[in-house]
Amino acid sequence: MSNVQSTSLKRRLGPARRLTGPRRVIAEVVGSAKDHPDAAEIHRRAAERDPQISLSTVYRTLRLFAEVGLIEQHSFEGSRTRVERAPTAHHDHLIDMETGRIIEFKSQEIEQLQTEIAERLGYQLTGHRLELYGRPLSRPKRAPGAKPKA
Amino acid sequence: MSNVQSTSLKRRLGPARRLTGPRRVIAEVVGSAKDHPDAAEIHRRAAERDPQISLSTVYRTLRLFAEVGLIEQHSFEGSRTRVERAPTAHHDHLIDMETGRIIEFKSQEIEQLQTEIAERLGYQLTGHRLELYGRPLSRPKRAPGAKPKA
DNA sequence: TCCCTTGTTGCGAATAATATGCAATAAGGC
DNA sequence: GCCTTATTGCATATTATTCGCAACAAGGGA
Repeated sequence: MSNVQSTSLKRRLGPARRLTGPRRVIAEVVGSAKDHPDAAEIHRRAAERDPQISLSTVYRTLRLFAEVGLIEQHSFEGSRTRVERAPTAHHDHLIDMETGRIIEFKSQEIEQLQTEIAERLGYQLTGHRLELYGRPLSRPKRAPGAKPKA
Repeated sequence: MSNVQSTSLKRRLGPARRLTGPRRVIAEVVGSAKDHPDAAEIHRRAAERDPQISLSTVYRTLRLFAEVGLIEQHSFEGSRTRVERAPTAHHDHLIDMETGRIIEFKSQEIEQLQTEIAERLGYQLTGHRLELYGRPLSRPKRAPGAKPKA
């Protein structure tokens, strides 16, 4: 049952906002996505469950979800705005230029340097965007079970 | 004289491309811009010199200039795609959220970390985007009378 | 449970930014 | 100067996202 999810979703929305069918569906779609879908893709997936959900509603709902902190929206170079469910811990992205796959990473050092740079320039850092674009090294796949060299 | 500039522009364009009036004008506009104008602004400035240059031509020309490495195009959050003439040395940007001003900076440490992270994830870094968003710490109020040099 | 208020939806049309088809024009090699 | 053909200007198309509005439905109250 999605009772627990609906409950927290409702809490997120607050008293002035209603927990509607479309919102429930869209929340499930973004909540269960393993990738970073765009609005059109979310609409497609939502339509599988309820074909009459409109694209406008998807856009409106995504904006709402972003406002209440349920998701984050990113616009990477060359592609439409993509969505991911609100990360528990901040991270940045590396985009695989060959497959379009998005890999998450974090670097405390870079975060620290960003803050320092901003301060040195006389600014308080309020946000940032860091994206790496790359293509896979022609390193062969790891044998199953083999641990990566950290 | 803009002979020297026209010459290098012509070289940049190569033999198959023509050095036309509009291109000359747009090249001068972006070449002399101290800020990071968007297409519409470039069109405005170009129109001061030649009012019949069309916006389409501005877009086409900017794309061309980017292809031949004459300029770089950036799309910062919340604003249209902006242009800067090709930097001699790579740098990233800090966007002043209060004024919209763009400040350039560079950090060899961050660049280094980016490469390391990409490699650790199995990628060769082919590009990146780093933008800092912030607001001024304390008004670096200039003493009255002390004007910045134009 | 039914009602009533009002937030929400679906639809189509509206924007905003950028791209494109095409006939007219103009570089620039000869 | 001429001729080929890249380039332009104009209007129109695209793409991604938003908005207006009448119909609808969530959910607190009687």
